[in-house]
Amino acid sequence: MAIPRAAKTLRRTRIQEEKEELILEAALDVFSVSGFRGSTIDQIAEVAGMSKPNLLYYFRTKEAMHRALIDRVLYNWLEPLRAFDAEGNPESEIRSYIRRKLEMARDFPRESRLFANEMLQGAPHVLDMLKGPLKELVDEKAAVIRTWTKSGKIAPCDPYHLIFSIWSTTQHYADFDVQVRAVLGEEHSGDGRFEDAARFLERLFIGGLRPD
Amino acid sequence: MAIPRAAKTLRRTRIQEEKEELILEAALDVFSVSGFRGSTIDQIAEVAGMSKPNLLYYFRTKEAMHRALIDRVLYNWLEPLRAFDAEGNPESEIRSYIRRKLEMARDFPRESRLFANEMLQGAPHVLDMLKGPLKELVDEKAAVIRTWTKSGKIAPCDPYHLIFSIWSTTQHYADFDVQVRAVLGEEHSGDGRFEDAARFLERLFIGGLRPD
DNA sequence: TGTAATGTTTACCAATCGGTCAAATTATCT
DNA sequence: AGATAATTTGACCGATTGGTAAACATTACA
Repeated sequence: MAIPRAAKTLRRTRIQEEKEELILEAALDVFSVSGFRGSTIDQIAEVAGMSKPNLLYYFRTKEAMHRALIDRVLYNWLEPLRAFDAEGNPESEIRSYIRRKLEMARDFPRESRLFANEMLQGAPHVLDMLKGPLKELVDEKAAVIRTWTKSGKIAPCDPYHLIFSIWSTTQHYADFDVQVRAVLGEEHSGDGRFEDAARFLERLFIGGLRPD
Repeated sequence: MAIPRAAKTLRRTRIQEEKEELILEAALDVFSVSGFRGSTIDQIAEVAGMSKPNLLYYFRTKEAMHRALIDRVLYNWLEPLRAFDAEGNPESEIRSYIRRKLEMARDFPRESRLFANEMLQGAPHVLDMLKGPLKELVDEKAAVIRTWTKSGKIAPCDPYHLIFSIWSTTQHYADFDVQVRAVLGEEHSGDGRFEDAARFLERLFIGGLRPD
């Protein structure tokens, strides 16, 4: 007889680790495309190559799967912003933040789309995190940027909208990938487009923030 | 007895005009939040204040409703890019394009989210339009921008990524509205944020594209 | 006003949804 | 090996899904 679910998390088996990993991987595939409401447990089960009741043995509900997935992905997602350093010089900090965010869009497009889907739906599962930890982190970095504008190291500008614009331009290449590919055509939509994007964005932001 | 659906579009009744309008309005509400898969006919029927079979009298399937909605919204959505004028001077053209796109994000956020949802899902319903008409329009405008860079009127840069970055930064305020509000907090998330965004983005792009 | 076309609703359908259960299978440990 | 715990599955449940059929109600027009 299976042990009660509450106890399951106390001591985790090898199989548990492996299967939960497998499930969350499949869940990321599905949720990132169709969003929470548009995804079905059967879809995820098929991608994971296991039966639906077996999925539900590891995660009791669709909600629980989604929550576990978001929890797992969130920390890494904010890492680039956390790395944003007050001590460094503005130009190289902004440049490397753009780089890192663009690399995330290239290497983790599903994670980006997972959040984008969540945002479009009004962030029903992460609203508290947005208003709490995220806001605090952004406030902190915005304060750093403000010292740069005050001291004339970069042009005077609203630090929040600066952060938003870096988020949006970089994540665009993950979230709107299909549009980018369609517009650029087969020949320019390969991996080289990330280098082109990096070149453009660095020039845009560095040039746009140069003090007069 | 109802006339065959194919003939329905030949002569349209007053009631047909009104109800189809009502339905598409409700469909925009629902599809823009939950995407195609995540939305149900019942939801749309409830928002529209009519019964499900009545909806299906005007649009035979969920697909047909979605297609009609996208067709209706698409033309207006591309209007700002179409207005992008080769004869004008670069700075004011770019400035007013940003303004217009930002106004669209403010005044038609549901339309923006409708497309964003479509993109996240791999554009299953508009892929041909992206590869055809959209690509042609963007190619045309990119050629205009390239004449500006060649003649030194703006800094040398990839015109496609310039367009992408204007799209992404402006649409961000519609698609990620909930995140923007959460991070800015109650006090700064009012209508004034669009003015702040406009100021920031104009400075960013005009400054970033100024020839050395 | 009569009547034919148009519009609306109730009742319903098969398929799919999220989720349960008990039985069967497999892994673990002594 | 045998016992026990952990894992997996097929059968199933009630609710919801997209969609239909036909009766009913309303509108437009001669």
